[in-house]
Amino acid sequence: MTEENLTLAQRKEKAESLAALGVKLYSNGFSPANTAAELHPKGEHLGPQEKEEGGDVYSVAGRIMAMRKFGKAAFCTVADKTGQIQIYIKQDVVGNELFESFKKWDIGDIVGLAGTLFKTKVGELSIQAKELVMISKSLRPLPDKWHGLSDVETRYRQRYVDLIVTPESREVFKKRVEIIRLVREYLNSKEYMEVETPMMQPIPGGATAKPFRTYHNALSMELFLRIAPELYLKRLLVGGFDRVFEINRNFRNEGLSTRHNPEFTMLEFYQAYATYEDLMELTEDMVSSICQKVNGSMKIEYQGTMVDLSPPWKKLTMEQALVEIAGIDPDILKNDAQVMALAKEKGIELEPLAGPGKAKTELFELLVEEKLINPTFITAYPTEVSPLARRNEDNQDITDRFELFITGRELANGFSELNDPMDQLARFEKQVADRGDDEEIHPEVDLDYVRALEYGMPSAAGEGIGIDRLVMLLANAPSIRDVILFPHLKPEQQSKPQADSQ
RNA sequence: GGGUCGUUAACUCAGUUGGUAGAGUAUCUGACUUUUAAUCAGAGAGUCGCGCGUUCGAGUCGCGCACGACCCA
Repeated sequence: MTEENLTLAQRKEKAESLAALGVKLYSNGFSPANTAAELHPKGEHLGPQEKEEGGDVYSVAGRIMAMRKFGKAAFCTVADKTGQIQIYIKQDVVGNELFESFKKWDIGDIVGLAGTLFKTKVGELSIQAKELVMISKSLRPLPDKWHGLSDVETRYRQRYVDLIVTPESREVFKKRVEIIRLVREYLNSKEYMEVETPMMQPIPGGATAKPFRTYHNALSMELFLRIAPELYLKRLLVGGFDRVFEINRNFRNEGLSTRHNPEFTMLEFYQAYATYEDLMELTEDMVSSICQKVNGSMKIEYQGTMVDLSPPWKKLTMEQALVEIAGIDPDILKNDAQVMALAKEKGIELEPLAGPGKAKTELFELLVEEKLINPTFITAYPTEVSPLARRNEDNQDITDRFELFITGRELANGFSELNDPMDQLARFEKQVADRGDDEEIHPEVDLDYVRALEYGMPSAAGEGIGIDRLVMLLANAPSIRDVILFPHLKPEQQSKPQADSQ
């Protein structure tokens, strides 16, 4: 990955000649006392061409983003993590020796400097540099200062460059950090404990998905990267930690898209002595309040569509949604055979063992999901598609479960947890019987989890929220790759076959 | 997995009917001590994603492949 080009070669030569002058190319020890952002207010009272009284010396460090050189003076724009500030460098202020060195500095170099504040003719606050230190010599040219980096492939592969030159990209990732911080803060304030459970699991459980496989040499055993932390978090409920959450990666060995990355960040949380209805209330409050904090409003725009996250959010059972939004005749939903026939008519291919619950869920995904723009909780999921959820007391065919949809996309999934060990074992066994030949999904009964339930798990409700999708929504990002710092891509083609490497 | 589109200088992009590869930014040289995409003069910079084919001749046409984007499954 060290392909040569002229600029790189020229920069290396320049670096060598600087080193020959005795300039340290990668010095350490420069510690800026100030940031760009904090200096701007200090210059507010200054008029054009006015210097700050007292001549206090400030120091900053950052990357040179632009340079306008004159014969014996220059202006540089220097960017640190807080923003940008202009530097003015004059030969008769910094001295001949330093100025000679400075002439070989480039856009992209990371530098430190100290000086006094003044405003230019047109009123831009600037630092009149008195000291200059090279902190890191840059050998590669930055992208076009005006157009920036627009090739998305390069933006994903070389995120470091993207972050240097694309302010919008920096903002998205800062927002991501803030959202995750606020989620933690919210759950901590509700006395949830943050825990970490295994990401390598002997039995991949808690969801139906294809896992990644790996192998532990010393233990001589196959392990799976987790597809969900659910079964471990519920073991903690058995242990008496009755409000737990985990924010961490799940891994699914499936296709990639604008909404799917093979590893993605999931919040899962479990609360004892609560029901799915309590969690709907919590979710509504948590997500809307976080949106208010990061966006200053609960009404936001997502890719050209207005979305209102103000509570209360709409709630519909799956059947209500099928009737009200898809316009399906309610009488059809009462008749299993007619439901199956309708699914077939709509072009849905069902597996041989699929029943009416699966058919209704498929119809919902096909006809309703994309129409749920403002936040909507869909409840009463069929038991058939909810192997870990508690059955409804009054109707054994449905569960006390919800999914949350915003902008036509699933954002959260929660339910009152099944804590009857006998029922759980039977459902696991049915799953394995139905899918036992599917090597990719690798269904296996987690007997230790059943054993844990046999000790008694409190009644509880649990939920998962896809953090990447939440960030996409709140940061108005069109693709999951825009909210993941280093999304997975196929390897770049080697530009040259490494011929003389032997 | 299928379809559509894209890949040309470090970056952003042109490239007409198949006939010597272009611009701006960046870089280099020179001038210039308050610029704001600084200006002026000059210069260098290319495996046109990769391969095969058609042709006297391919960035351009055809086929295959790679990578990416979007849509669909």
